[in-house]
Amino acid sequence: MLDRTFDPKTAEPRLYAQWEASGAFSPTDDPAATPFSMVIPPPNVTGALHIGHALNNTLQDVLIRFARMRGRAALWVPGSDHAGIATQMVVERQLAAEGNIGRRDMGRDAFVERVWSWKSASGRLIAEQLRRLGASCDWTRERFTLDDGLSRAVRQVFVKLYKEKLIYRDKRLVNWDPQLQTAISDLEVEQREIDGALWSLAYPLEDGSGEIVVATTRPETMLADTAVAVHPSDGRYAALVGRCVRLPIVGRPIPIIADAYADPEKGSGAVKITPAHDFNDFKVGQRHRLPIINILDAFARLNENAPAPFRGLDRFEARRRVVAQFDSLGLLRGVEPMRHFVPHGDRSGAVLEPYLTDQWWVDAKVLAGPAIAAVEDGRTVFVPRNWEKTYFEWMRNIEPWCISRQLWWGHRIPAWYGPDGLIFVAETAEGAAAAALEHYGRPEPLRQDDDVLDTWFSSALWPFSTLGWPERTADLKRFYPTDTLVTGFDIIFYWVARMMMMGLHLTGVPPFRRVVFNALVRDEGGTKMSKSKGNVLDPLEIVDAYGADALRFTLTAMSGQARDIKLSRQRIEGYRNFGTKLWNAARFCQMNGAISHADFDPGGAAGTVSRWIVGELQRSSATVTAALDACAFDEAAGELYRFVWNVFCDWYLELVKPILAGADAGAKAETRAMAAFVLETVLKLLHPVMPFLTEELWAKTAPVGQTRGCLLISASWPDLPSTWIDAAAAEEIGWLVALVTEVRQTRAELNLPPSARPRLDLIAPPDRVRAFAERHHDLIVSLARLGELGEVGAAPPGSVVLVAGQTTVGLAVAAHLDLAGETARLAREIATHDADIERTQRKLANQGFVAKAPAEVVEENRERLAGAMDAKARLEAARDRLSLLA
RNA sequence: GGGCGGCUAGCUCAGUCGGUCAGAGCGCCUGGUUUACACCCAGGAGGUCGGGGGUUCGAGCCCCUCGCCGCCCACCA
Repeated sequence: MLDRTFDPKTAEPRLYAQWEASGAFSPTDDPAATPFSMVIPPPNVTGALHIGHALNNTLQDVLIRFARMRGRAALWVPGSDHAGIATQMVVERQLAAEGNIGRRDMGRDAFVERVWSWKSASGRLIAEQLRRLGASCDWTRERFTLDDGLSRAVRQVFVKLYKEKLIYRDKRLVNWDPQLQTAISDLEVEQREIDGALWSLAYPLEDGSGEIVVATTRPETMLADTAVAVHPSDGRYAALVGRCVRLPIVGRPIPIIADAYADPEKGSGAVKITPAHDFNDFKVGQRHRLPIINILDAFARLNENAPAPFRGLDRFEARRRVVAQFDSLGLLRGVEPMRHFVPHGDRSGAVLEPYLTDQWWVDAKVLAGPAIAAVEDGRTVFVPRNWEKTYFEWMRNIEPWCISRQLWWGHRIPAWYGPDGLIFVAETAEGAAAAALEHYGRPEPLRQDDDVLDTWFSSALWPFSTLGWPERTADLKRFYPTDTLVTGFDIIFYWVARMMMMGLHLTGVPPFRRVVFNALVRDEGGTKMSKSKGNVLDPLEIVDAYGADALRFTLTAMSGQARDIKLSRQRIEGYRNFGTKLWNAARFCQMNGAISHADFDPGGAAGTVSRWIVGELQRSSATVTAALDACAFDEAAGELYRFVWNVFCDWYLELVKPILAGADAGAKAETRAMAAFVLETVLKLLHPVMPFLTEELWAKTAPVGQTRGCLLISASWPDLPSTWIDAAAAEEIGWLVALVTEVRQTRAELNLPPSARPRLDLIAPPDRVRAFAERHHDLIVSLARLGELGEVGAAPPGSVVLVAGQTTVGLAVAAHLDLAGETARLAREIATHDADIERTQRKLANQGFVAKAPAEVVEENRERLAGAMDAKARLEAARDRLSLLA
């Protein structure tokens, strides 16, 4: 016999091992099976599983298990991302903590080796955690963005795009992170609002005839100013255009130029131009061929281009000194505190500097075209749809993508430089050497580019590189393009857009047919979970406390939320209880010999309760199937919860108790088989969401002395015919449920003690209802806790009258009847009907409604009115009789 | 500045095509040794659907507008 509860701690590892050993995680070889494939959003190797991963991977696992059970050749490719910056930071921090020498002292090769050894030691953590969650990915196909195959793919793509001039090298301003010592892309810039100040600085005219005032939040950059700009139509300064100011401190004369970039509304209307340290100024500088003076080094200290006293100073110290100098020169025209947004590196948190360097770029504009078209024409569909707008907006305004990073951990850029600086791009050093030999006519020493590629460059190839591209592997042919990508909307630009661009450019087809965006998980207060805030719910801790199924069901049930999920322990506990409920239902079935029979035909059942439940089951399974097909995970979970608890447990199992305890052997046998069938079907339907508990029950509820033919993970998905829905049985059981509920409500209102067994009489019932009552006599008596169930022509004195649907009954409660209370109860009931009658009557009296509303809606309201008036009349009759008693 | 969400019961949220849509779970209250389950059972209270206007026979639902809250993008000399 089953224990009282499921024990996830011991069962989960055992079941997972069984699945993995069975080979169920790999797609079937059956050539007739239609492929269904997904690639995991590769977690960072540095990462530990957080609740966002848990959500994302639960949804993927639901989909892959669903597909597998439907007979698809289901493949879910797992893997992880080398996460350049993040990983390098982790290892550097570790070196520092251990008191080791730093990365630069260590040298590149030793450092990279150190990262690899860290990766092999710690990089398996997240894969283990995914297993604990129950993720059924194909571990035999696990990939890493820096493994040999993927590295080859990266190099080949780089070379191809370079040859197509879609990758190029260019010197321009980038977002420079002075702490990490690398360029980063626009996307990695985070605007943070900080307290700063706006300083007004006076620049004297060269001839001493006056001054021009400019305002800035970064006074130190004035050391690199090469112009002052005013708007061409700004009358205040028209006379000054073309003349020069002498830059204070520096002493350099710089021109006053006219450019529309200057906004007459802002500040003084004149703006300082620093081409080397401001993106907008850079463009102005290009228009006017201004010199570009870079005064910062890679650490954002002032370099040799700054006046001697400033050299070597940190930028913020330089700022203070520049301001002080202006002040002492009498040229500081004002300072006002200002809260403003300043760009920070999202990883380091350092204030970024626009910095002039040579970097590698991808011409994203060209690649974006086909990627936009694929979503426009529906070859790739976003779920929910509204993310398409965000995608289009970004893609249509896309800027060149800076792909080089001054890091050591990552794919080294396959470009080599000759002695004269000429670039040779090739997949290998030998290839580059050969090209150089051809060019120079003799061997020349080549130096490989020191930089590595942005991590997202390799991630962009993930859907096909993991399947073996550029080789034309069997997997690639069978599983590419993939079916569904499940990911967070926070990486729609970083990742989804770039996979679309690369996938289309390199393979000609979009890498997935559907992209499902899952919500963001937050804590109960709605703030993003983060370690620094200490509000992290550790998924593994939850799994330990409640089991993986409880966490999975919770996340699935809450996944419909538009943008974020607020998670609470209470909620998880509730769904753990749901699992226990099902467990105990199975326990009940087992105790009552409800065991499945292969030759049982559920559609041919004779008993009313059987015919009813099998129809409910059909409807429910169709709802769940449709919901999962549409990725409406929350709907699927909600329907399963409702059916299992509110239909199967609350009513069906209660309804069959008398049959199972009764003497009718035929009915008993049929009911046992039906209960087992419903349970078994529920296990299948619930398996994608709660795989562990259902798998355990599947094994434990096998026919006595037998084992199941296969694991539940490999069982086939229920496909029940709609002909199983029996309208007559549904009506009959619906009547019974309404009647029992009505009696229970009345008992509670009258404060009838549970021990009271009143008599219930049908009052002049129609033949059909009489037949229902006769058929379910014992059930009604037990469920409503009655003494007797009979029939009378009119309500006897001392009874209260109830109306359940079309049926009026008298409940004999004389001994407990509180006349005043009962009168009040009836009055309330009547008032409810009155309100309904009035509303419906008003509607039907409205000419417009009758004329314009669809006929069926009008008819529906007529019936509603008739029903309400009928019920009211019967309740009034009861009230009148009651007043006679008084 | 541009865009996207959200505002429905004490809390967290569903609500599809405008017509039993005023719902669920949790919490709360009342009652319960019902032989599967107290991780349970039965019952209950609680909402002017953010405000205002409009369209419609009919509006949480569509349109306009205002107000908060959150996020994304761009930018602020």
